[in-house]
Amino acid sequence: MKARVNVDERGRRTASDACLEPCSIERGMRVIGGKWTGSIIYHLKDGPVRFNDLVRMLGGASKKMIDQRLKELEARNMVTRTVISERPIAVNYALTDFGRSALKILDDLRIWSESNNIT
Amino acid sequence: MKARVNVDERGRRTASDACLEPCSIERGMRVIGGKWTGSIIYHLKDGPVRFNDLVRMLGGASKKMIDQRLKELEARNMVTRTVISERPIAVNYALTDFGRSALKILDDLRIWSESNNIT
DNA sequence: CGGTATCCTCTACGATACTG
DNA sequence: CAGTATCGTAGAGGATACCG
Repeated sequence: MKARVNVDERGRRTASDACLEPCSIERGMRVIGGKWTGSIIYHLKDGPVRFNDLVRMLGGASKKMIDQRLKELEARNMVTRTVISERPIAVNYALTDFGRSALKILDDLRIWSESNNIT
Repeated sequence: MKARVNVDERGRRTASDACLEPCSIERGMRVIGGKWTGSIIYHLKDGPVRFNDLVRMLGGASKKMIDQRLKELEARNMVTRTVISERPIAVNYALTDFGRSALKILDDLRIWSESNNIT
């Protein structure tokens, strides 16, 4: 967390302290900041959840979106998909350790959001 | 941070623990998760920055986007806009206390993102 | 310098219906 | 139950040019 700022001879801030650090914020956001992504991770915090349970828990999201986000999270090894029975088919989604590593940020965001009445 | 889970008589999770808590995550994301928003806040952490300095620091973003995000942040009282001179006009953007309150989350995200080589 | 205005593309997302 | 397929729209965001 350096306080150093790069300026040119005119005192203008330069690109040298540009996208190196901060782009990691953008990249991180693209992972946990997608629509419903954070909520999905948060809803898996207490253990495995079945697909349609997630659909119910995320009232406003379509199956298509949830499916899409789950696939993204699975591809990043943040979530596992497990078929636990067939006929009727049942599938569990659960957080990996890596997925769990994002929970603190999401909970801090939730707290920040609630304590500041974010609309 | 309750571990309680609501289930119906069939053991399915219900909507009653749905959008109440988790939607605060979605709402928070809409505030600090917009494209470039987190990076802008993060770049203001060491003090006021002028408009074109932000443009330079956020290499990949257009003036239009930066302007738009700054207006959003100003509307939410996370950022102040101050004209510090005219001819040539100069404008400073700075974090408010509220804006600063989001820095911890963003820095945690940055650290998470970097330590896990998020692409 | 600090923005606006304009245009244009693209894809994210929702709604709905269907399937193994 | 757990998805896929298809279609349609809004608006997010980039490129460029212009302005006070």
